[in-house]
Amino acid sequence: MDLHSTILGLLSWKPFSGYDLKGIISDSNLFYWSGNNNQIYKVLLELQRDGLVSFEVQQQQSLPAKKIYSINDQGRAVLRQSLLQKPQVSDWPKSFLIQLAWSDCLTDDEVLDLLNFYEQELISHLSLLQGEAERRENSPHRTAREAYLWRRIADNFILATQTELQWTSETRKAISEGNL
Amino acid sequence: MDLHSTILGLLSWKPFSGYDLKGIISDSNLFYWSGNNNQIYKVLLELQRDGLVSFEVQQQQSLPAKKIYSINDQGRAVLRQSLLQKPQVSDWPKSFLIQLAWSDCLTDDEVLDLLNFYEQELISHLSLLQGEAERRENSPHRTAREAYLWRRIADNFILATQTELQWTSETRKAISEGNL
DNA sequence: ACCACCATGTAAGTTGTTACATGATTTG
DNA sequence: CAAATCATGTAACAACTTACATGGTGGT
Repeated sequence: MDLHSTILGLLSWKPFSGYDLKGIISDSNLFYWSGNNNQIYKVLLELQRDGLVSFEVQQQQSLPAKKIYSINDQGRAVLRQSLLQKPQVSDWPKSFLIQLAWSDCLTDDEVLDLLNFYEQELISHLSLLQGEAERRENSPHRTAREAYLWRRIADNFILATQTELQWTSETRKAISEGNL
Repeated sequence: MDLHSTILGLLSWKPFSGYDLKGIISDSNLFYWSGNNNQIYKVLLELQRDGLVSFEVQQQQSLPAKKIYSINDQGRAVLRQSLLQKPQVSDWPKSFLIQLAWSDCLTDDEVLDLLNFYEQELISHLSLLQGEAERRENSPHRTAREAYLWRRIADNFILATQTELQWTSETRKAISEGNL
């Protein structure tokens, strides 16, 4: 699942402009790309060149014109293929763990400060995720199954963060109490 | 925590050749880079140019010579700074969730196949992680704290995978039973 | 004979990031 | 009057990947 498929997926939900996509991608936890202009506009041009999407220019009074991109049948077919790829487990960068791995360079207090800070970050991240999950404005609900899966996706982030939080607080307690 | 810091960290454990580092990095879950030659040898040259590491050539009979890299005090100082960076929560890419997000393009059976496959992948990944955690050869244990933290790091991967597995099997059950 | 391992490195390409450029409009 | 928002795009750079090049050794 790369940015091409991500954008095709979003367009399979509804038509968007490049600017819309940029906002959605950079705001969401799920679509993790930075949402920088360069890539999104480039990918849209490529998708159009490959005949998977098309756009209509929508003029606006007192605002710049938009290019509203829509997916076509060929785009939907390509998307379908990428959705059917064998899913693989992705163990990805947990840079905090690398920090802890070389903690022999740090004092006990410095390690505890790191753990405390990370714990606080997780707590505020968690409440952010929970807030988003309750609001739930920007998710598609074309079928009951889709609505259910989008709830489950939000839950996945929350569960992962809760697990990480519990791990962190246990680790912090063990370090601070010297129970190694 | 980028590749530079990762390599400095490994060298702060013990001296390694580029080839050693390549093996360690590509084998480990923690150091997630692909461990391709190009980057590792390039980073080693940069670290040496910046005066953070040095190397000795070690001749071997019937095998090519090695460059054994060692970290110096300046390197340790730079590493320390990067270890003291404020840790940030990384919501890393879960491409499987993006696949599920656009499942409206797929049939119920196709979604179930994906969930089943992913579940099996997680199960085998989990037993791999657990096996590694039991063997535990390649971890430093200069202090009790370091040994403890390396155990906890391994636990972190296991816990995260268990959480993901439970989430997946619950989701699969709900979809297969139609409890949306 | 062929493949994998050891060991270093380079070339060519893709992908991703930050920052810039333009220019009207709205908000503080 | 500075700033953020809307909207498109480009330039320059950094990071990462795959594949190639060399060449001896050891296993099947």
